[in-house]
Amino acid sequence: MSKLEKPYNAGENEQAIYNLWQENNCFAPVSAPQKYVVAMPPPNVTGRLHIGHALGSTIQDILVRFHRLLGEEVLYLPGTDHAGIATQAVVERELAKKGIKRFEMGRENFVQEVWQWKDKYHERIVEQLKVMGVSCDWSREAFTLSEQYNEAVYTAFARMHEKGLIYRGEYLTNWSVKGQTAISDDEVIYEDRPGKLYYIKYLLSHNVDQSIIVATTRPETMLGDSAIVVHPKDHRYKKLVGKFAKLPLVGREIPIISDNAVDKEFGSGAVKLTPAHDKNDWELGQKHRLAVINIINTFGKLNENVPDAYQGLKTSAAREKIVNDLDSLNLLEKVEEIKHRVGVSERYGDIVEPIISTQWFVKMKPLAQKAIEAVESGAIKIIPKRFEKIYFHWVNNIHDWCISRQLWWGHRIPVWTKGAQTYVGVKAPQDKNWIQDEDVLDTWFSSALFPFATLGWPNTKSSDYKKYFPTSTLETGYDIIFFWVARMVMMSLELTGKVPFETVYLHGLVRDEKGRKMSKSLGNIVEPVELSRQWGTDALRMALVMGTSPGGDVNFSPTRAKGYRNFANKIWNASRFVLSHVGKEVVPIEVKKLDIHNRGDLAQLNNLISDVTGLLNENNVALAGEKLYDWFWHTFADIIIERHKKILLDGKEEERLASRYVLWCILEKCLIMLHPFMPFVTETIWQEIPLGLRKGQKFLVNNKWPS
RNA sequence: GGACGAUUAGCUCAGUUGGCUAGAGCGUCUCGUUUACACCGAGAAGGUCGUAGGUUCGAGUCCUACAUCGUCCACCA
Repeated sequence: MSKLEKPYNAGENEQAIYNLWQENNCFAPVSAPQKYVVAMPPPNVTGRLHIGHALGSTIQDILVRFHRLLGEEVLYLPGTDHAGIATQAVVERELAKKGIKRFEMGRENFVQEVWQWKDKYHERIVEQLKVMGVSCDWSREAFTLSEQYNEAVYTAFARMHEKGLIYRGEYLTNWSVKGQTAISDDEVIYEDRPGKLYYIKYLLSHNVDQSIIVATTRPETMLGDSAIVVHPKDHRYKKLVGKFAKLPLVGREIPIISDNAVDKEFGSGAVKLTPAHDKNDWELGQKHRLAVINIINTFGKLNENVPDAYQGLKTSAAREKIVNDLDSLNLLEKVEEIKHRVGVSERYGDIVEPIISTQWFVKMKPLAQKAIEAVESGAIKIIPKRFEKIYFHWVNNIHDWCISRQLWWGHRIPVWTKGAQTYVGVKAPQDKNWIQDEDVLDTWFSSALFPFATLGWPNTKSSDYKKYFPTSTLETGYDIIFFWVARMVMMSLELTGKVPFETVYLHGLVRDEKGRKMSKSLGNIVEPVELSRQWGTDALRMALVMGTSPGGDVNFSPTRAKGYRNFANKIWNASRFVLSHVGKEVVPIEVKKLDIHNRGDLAQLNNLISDVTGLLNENNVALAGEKLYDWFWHTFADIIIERHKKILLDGKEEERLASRYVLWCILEKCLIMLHPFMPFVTETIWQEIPLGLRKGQKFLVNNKWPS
C-alpha cells in the first residue's frame, strides 16, 4: 500500500501505466468467438492532436475497452494518413518561408522533403494519441502511403477502371492556382464576401443603337462568353431571343437564348454565359451545345484566346482593365455593391478558378445505389439516426468525383502510356518507354479503403482480413460523413462486396464554453495534451465525454476537467480506504448469510452493473459514465462506505468480515466498470492490490466485466 | 430556397420507450477541520423545462404553429 499516497497524482502514473500495458502486450487481440473491431480514423501524419481527436479517440477507446473486458476478441487498429493535399500545402508553406518553391526543387527532391517531414512528425502524433490512453494494437499500425497500402490503392484503381467506374475526361473542374491542382467539389468551401455586380451593355447586332444589359460579378470572363441567356417568360427580352449581340471588347457575335434556369429578378434578368469558367454556365452550355472558349490558364492568367491587350494579365488585373475600358466606351451601365459567395480552396485558401482540364473521375451513381441500400436495409446503422437523412441526401445527389490531383505527395496514378497505348495496373509494365501519369490521387481515395486496406486487402486470404473484416464500429466526427464515411461505404461495397462496418457512431464538434468554434483567430483553442498534463488524462476523457450525446456539439470548458480530476482522487481515496481494511484477501460469504443492509448494498451494485452494461451495449457512453460517476461518489463513497466505516471500527468480528467482503466486491466491480472511462487511475490502483485479492488478474485492462 | 438540431437553475449540460414532487457539475450562501479524500462532508437558495395551442388520467418528454440561436445542403450571373 506504500504507493497509495494521497492525493492521486495522475502525472506520475500515466506514462508508466501505458508502458506497462504495451510491454505486456495488453492491447493485442485475444482469440474469442465474438469479434469487436474498430479502425481508428487516421489523423494526418504531420498534424498535431486537437481536441476533436481527443474526443473521438476517447469514445473509441471506451467502447474498445468495454468490449475487451467483455471477453471479446478486440482489435483497435491505429494508423495515420498521408493527407496528400493538406500535408503538401503545409510543407510548401514552410519551404516558401525559406524562399523555396516546389517547382524549383523538382518532384523527387520535394517528395523526399515531405517524407522527412512525415518521419519527423509521425512520432509526435503517435505519442499524443498514446497520451490519450488509446488501447490500440500498435503492431498493426497502418500508414496510407505505405508500400502495402499502395498495393491496395492501385488494385482498387485498376479494378474500378476495368469496370468502367473510373474514367478520364476533359471537364470543368475546380482549380486552385496557388496549389496548382484540381480539387474536388468537397474541397471547396463557400464564403460570403463583399463583391461588385457590374451591369454591362452588349450592343445588339441587328440594331447597334439598342443594347441588352447583363449583370456579372466577373467581368473578366466576358471575353470567353458564348451566349446571353434570359428567362423564356421575361417579356422584357422575349423579342430578343434568337437575335445576336456583339461581345464588347472582342466583337464576336453571340446568340441570345432562353432557359428556365435564369432568375428574372436577379440583376438585369439577362446573364452572360461563359461555359469554360463557371459551373452553371458549363452545364447550360452543354445543354445548348454552345462553344467552350477557354480564356484562363492554370496560372490564373488570360491566355491567347483573348485580344492582345489582355493576354497575360492575371484575372484580377484583367477585371480592372476591362471595367475601365468598358467605362470609357460607355458600356458600363452601373456597379452595385453586393455580398456573394465565393468558392475558396480548403487547403490553399485561394479563390477557386473553374477551368477546363483533363482529370480522372469516379463514376458515382452506380456506387451510390448500393450505399443507400446498405443503410436502408439496416446493414449499416448510423448513430444518431438523423444523420441517415443527411447521408441519403448527399448520396442521392452525388456528382462524379474528381480524383486526380496535380500534386506530388500521394499515390501516383497507376496509369502508364507509351505512344497511343495505355496500361492500367498495379505494377509498371516491364518493357521500356512507358511513362506513368504525372498526377496523384485525391487523399480520400486511399482513405476510403481504410477499413480493409489495413487488414490485408486485396489479399482476401490474409488472416486479418478473414478474421476482422467487416469491422464493427466506425467512430468519427459528423463533419466528414461525406468526405470519408459515405465513400468508405461505397468503395467497400464495390471492392469487397461487404459493408465496411456495422455501426457508425458520429460525434459532434468540440466548441469553446461559449459555443464558438475553436480557431486560431479567436485564440480559444485548447490543447488536449496540455489539459492532460494539468488534470490528468482520465479527467480529460471524462470532461470530454460526459454530458454529450452522439452527433451533438460539445461546449467544452477546461474547468470541467477539474471536477473529474477530483473524481479520480475520489476513486483513489475510496480505494485506499477499502484496501487498507480489506487486507490481503477476503473470504467470500454467501448472500444468504449476509444481513439486509449488506444484501441491499450488493443489490444496488447489481442494478448499477446491469444499467451500465445496457447503456454501453447501446453505445450510450455519456449516460453510462454519468451513472458510474454518480453512484460511485454519492452512493458508494458517501453512503455505503460511511455505514461500513462504523462497523469496521467497532463492529463484531463477524460483521467486520462481512463488511470487508461487501466493500471489496463493490470496489472490484466498480474499478472494472470505471476502467474504460478512466483507465489510468483504475489500473494504477489495481497494480497496488494484493495478488490474492486480484485472483491472479495481473491487469485491469484484461479483466472480466461483471455480470 | 431545402433539411436538421438546440432552447431545462447564474453558467455548461443530463433527463433512454410520456409517470418528474424536474436532476448533475461548476458557481453562490451557511455550517463542519470527523485519521479514505478540503481535489472533502452536511445543508440551503435558485427553474411557470423558448412562446401559443392540441392529444392524454397524466407532457420537459408526443403533435401543430411561431420565435430566437446554430449547423448542413443547394443557389446566388
